[in-house]
Amino acid sequence: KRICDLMVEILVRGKQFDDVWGMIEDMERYDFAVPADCFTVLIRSYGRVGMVREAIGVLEEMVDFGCKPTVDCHNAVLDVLVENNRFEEVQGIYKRMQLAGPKPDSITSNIIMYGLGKSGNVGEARRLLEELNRSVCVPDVVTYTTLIVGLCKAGKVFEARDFVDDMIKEGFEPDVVTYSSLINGFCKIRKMEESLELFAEMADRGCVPNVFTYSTLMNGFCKVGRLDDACRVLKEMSQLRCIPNIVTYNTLIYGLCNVGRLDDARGIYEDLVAQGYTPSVETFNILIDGYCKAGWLDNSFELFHKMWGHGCPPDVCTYSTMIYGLCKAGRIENAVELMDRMRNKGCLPNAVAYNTLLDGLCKANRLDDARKLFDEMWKDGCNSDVFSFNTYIDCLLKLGRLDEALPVYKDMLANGFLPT
RNA sequence: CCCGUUGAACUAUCGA
Repeated sequence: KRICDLMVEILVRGKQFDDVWGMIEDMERYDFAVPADCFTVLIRSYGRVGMVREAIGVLEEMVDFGCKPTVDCHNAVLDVLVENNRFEEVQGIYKRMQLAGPKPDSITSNIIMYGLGKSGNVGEARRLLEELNRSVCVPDVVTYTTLIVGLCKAGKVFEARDFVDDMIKEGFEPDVVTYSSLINGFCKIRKMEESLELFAEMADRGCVPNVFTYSTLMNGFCKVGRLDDACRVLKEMSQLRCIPNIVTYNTLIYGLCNVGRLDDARGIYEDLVAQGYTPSVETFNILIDGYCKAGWLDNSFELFHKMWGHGCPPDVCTYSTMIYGLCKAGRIENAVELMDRMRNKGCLPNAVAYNTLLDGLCKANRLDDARKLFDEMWKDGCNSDVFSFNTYIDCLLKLGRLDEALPVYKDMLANGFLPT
């Protein structure tokens, strides 16, 4: 037990994987049984720093130390794989567990369920639930909630809602996470009345909303421009002694930006800083985006430069936002420069960043540059999505290059993207 | 206090 605590300490604070392996070797040398928990911790730590191969490798290596890989270790590996979207490998390990052990437990099932939802495979997710109901490995509230989240992400929110009734029938009480997830699902499709109904229903069932629930509702109202309702939610939560956190405030800042009240939004930010509150990178991104959309580029840059001082260096969203603002203002050259600068800072552009610049180039009729960028997007693999094709094809058509657009369209279909 | 094998909230891109 104590050994494990020590390892956690070393891994969480210093990420000194070699030291931990050294400890394990020492223990082996002195004939100490290494607790399997230690390896679980090790797997999770590898996962946290993105060392997926090493995380998987622990399963094999622990055998060399006379440790049987437990179901917990397997679960940890599965979770790391799901977090990294390595779904094929997840299925592989899961199948192997079913056949050769260790026997999957309910946590295994929940991780598999999470993976199915994350990959948009909701049909399989539903099937998994049925399968679990028929087996010894019963689902629990987490299984249901995870399925509900998956369905919501796939846009099947009403179907997700029905599962709440199902789970109650099966004797599982939905908890605050279940309700918050479903409320979020309805908020995302702008069905605020349904969200509020659920909010009332959870209260009826004695389920107490938390800061997630309230922030979710606020965000829903902000998205549809109902800032006053969002503020009412904020007031209610405060009266009920539910303390707003940075996400709550970010949501409020977003809501103010969304109705054009940029100065009030900035005021909230200034208040937070004045009170010693730490803004998050999202705080900056929201405000910078507000300024960009309003064409106040100077304000955007001013905040952009302040980010480092607040311990929030710009991330790929920040750069995309700034690129968008620069393109919108016709400063294409600066946008291209910023893309280079982000790379130099070690921030790799993702599909959105590329698309933003691509769209800027297209709208500026710079077909040659757009073509170059479009080809470049493919170099690193999955940096292209259906929006890239939309943008590029639209550009070609506007410039009368139907001949060039058609092969691109075929390419899009060949890559499994459906026209929107 | 943080950490702990599984679930929920905030930010960026095209088009309609």
